[in-house]
Amino acid sequence: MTHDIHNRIALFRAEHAMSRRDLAEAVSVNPQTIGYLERGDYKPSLELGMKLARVFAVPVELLFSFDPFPPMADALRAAGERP
Amino acid sequence: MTHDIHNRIALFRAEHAMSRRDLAEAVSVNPQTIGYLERGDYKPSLELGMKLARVFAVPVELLFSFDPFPPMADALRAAGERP
DNA sequence: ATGAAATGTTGTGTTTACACAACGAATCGT
DNA sequence: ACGATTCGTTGTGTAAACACAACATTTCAT
Repeated sequence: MTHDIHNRIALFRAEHAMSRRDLAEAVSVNPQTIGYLERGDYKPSLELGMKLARVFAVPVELLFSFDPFPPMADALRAAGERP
Repeated sequence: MTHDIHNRIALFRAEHAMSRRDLAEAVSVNPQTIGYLERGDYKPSLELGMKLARVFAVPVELLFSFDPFPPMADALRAAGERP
């Protein structure tokens, strides 16, 4: 059917040094829910998706995508970082 | 206590001259579902929200918002249209 | 004026995103 | 070593997002 939704929640959570509990509180959900989302066990509501994007101050499309995200290193290089 | 989500689905659908059936087919849902969304009877999944934004070629945040959308005339004026 | 298309509404049923609890394993600071 | 935090997993329950059907009403083209 329709491809599932990929996300970078774990990535951004790591960069912001937040625990699942921290993030859960920031978006008012149960901590387990963050775990389910990160390992793709279920897909968030639009409301939760937008709240998560707001926490990380990124557009929704940078946090969620229908296509799998390319490796971070690609984006870093494309952003101008050189070896 | 969570603020509901506002959307501009009807607006964009009008601009694109699509019927609910048209839009429903474009995002693979039942036509009634579009109606429910437009009148705020229920809130879409992230997947459906992103599909709708993709149909109109706009970022999710332009189609959905936690705060009510300002009147269109405001945006038109701010965009440079003069009386 | 007639009919078709678009819309609004109501109802029933299924699936799933959540809440919440409980537990084991891994990691970390002290 | 120890406890505290984090993470992973499993299970149960509920609310709501959907599908689908049926029908009334409005709008619109001819």
